[in-house]
Amino acid sequence: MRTINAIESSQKHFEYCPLDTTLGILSGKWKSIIICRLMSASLHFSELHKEIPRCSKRMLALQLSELQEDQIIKRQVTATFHTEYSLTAWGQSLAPLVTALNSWGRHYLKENAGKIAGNNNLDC
Amino acid sequence: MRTINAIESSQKHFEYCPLDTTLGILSGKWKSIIICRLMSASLHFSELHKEIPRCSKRMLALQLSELQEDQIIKRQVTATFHTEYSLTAWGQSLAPLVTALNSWGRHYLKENAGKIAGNNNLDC
DNA sequence: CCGAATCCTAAATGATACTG
DNA sequence: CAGTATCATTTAGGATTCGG
Repeated sequence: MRTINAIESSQKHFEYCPLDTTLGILSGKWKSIIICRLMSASLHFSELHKEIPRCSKRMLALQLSELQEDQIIKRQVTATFHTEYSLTAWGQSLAPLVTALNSWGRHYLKENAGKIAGNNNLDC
Repeated sequence: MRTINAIESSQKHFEYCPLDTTLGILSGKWKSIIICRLMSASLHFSELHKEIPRCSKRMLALQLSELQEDQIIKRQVTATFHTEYSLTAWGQSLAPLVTALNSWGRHYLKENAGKIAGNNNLDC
């Protein structure tokens, strides 16, 4: 009996808050990564799972279904036991935000953790 | 023994992800609202609490201390038993992002929940 | 291969009381 | 006033199993 997830959960101050609506969509534990990955290409469930090994199968399924409810991604059965996930128009419209958030974070990390070891490219 | 919160918690794919760093800062349960409020003016603890009644005193204190650790807000004792919170430079630099996220959310809400009752101004 | 259902533990949050 | 400490409850998430 759910409608859109992110809308229901963005009423913290008694009314709908667009800022929290957006954050609600992006900030599930694995959602940003999923969106990032799908920004490059459509992927099967197992491919996504390989890309995000720390996310259990159960969690991946959960996050994917929430993103579907929020109309950010769409699911298509390509063959028996094969499902492909891709961004919807709404999902694609998030790209500039994702880029902006990523840039801010990169700047912040550089300033505050300049001494981070390793050769991170610092991107999703 | 904590360093910066948001940095530690943004290593979901084994390395630092700037996108998740930013989202980690913004997406604590009450953080976005706190930041919004402080974007207009510096506020005392009790004033913030009045603005966000659904957030318990305990949670408010928690979220404020995390935002402090992340260098987004600063805390100043103005008188005995009076503390004032305001944005740091990093906090202020979030303004464009907050605006962008809010705009996207407003658009999304309009399309997906056009029939929302009431006279919401749809802003934080 | 994809994902739902179940069970169980750990983490997050609320309620309340306490203190400088 | 601005928190902290403690306890009770809720919620999130992992492990495992099952089935289309």
